[in-house]
Amino acid sequence: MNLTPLAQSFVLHFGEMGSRWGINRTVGQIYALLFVSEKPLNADEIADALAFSRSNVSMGLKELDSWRLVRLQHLPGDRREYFSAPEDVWAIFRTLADERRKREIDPTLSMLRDALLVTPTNAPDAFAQKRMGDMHELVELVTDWMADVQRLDEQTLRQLMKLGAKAQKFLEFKEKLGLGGRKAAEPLLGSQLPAEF
Amino acid sequence: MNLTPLAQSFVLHFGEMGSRWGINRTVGQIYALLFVSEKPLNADEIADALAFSRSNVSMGLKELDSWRLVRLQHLPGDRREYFSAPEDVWAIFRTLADERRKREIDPTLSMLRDALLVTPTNAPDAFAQKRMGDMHELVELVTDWMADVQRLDEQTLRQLMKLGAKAQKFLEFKEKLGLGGRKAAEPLLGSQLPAEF
DNA sequence: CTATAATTTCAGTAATCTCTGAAAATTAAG
DNA sequence: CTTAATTTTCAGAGATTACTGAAATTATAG
Repeated sequence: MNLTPLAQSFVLHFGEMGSRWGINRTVGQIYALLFVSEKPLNADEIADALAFSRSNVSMGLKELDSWRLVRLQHLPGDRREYFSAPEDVWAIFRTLADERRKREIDPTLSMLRDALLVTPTNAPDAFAQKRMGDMHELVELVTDWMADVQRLDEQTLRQLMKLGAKAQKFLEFKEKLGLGGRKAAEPLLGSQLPAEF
Repeated sequence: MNLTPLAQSFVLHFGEMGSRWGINRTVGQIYALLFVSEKPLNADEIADALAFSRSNVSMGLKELDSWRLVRLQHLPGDRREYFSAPEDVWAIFRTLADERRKREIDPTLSMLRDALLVTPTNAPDAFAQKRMGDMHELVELVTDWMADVQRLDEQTLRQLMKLGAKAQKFLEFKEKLGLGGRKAAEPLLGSQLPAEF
């Protein structure tokens, strides 16, 4: 492997992490390499840097392309294809979340919805269906929320995240008072809004 | 496989999903089976239902235990161990997020921090380090935020998620006005707060 | 303590996934 | 159109991971 120690530790780490997720080691390493490269790389350069066969790199790039994680471009006077990772890490985050939703969450929700349409004919199935209903509700709620959050631009997303903890503490507080059931507390809450509002 | 069609489709789906993530098919199926079972199951019952060897089930349960996704209990007058999946799906979600953070995010942040301490000796490393810095910032921000969010109880979490879209639109609006730089707009915003506040 | 039930470990086999090199296909230059 | 450069495909070798059955370990009832 033809890399500086700094790049190498990064590349190797992502190779390992990749295999912990469904992604294979090769693909993780190729992506990591492109991520830390200032200039786009062609397949031979990648194969050389990571000591993979040319064909392996080709397959890895195809996989990364299907995840929309790499950009293909041509350099003037060179007919080879050059690849790079988009620079905006927030955009990358969004892309990843979108693809995972499409590949994993959506099929799961679809399976659960189908299961919920069936009329259970026995007690175990009735119970199982209730559980699937719980899971469906949770997954859908979290997914929709994430989709909302993701739609934001970097600036807004940063704000929301920094605000997160405050808004949460606020809701906790509100809930405690809410348990007493007295509407009179509401105006008080208004005055305790975080400065951001 | 000794299951109703309803349970079977659920179990098989989670087996497939499991292998897309790092989790193996067996483990995914065992978890799915426990999730839809009303009563706790012992290892033999699981092995029978899923047509796995007893030893495979033992290893799968050990893995699930290390993820804190199953509860072990004993039934009176029976010395076998019985396993169940916690019923609270929100708690499960929290457990999963915690474990993933511990196993995947924390080591990544640690690797990135180490890389950022090095003084780069050449231009490519300097660039690579900048990229790692970007990634570190993003991962840390998202992770901390998720940790905050996760700490909430179900009720509050639901509220926050439903509120999500509103708070976001609000921030977008604020940002647009904020670009003009006029402080006078602030009170106006206060009056437009969602009813939840 | 002994006997038996239950669980875990582990070495070996089976299955799956990864990776390569050769060949085919594609692309573009001449 | 022909040729050379580049990329992709794919069958099979190699490596890894999953799974089993037998043996070892642990736990508990008597």
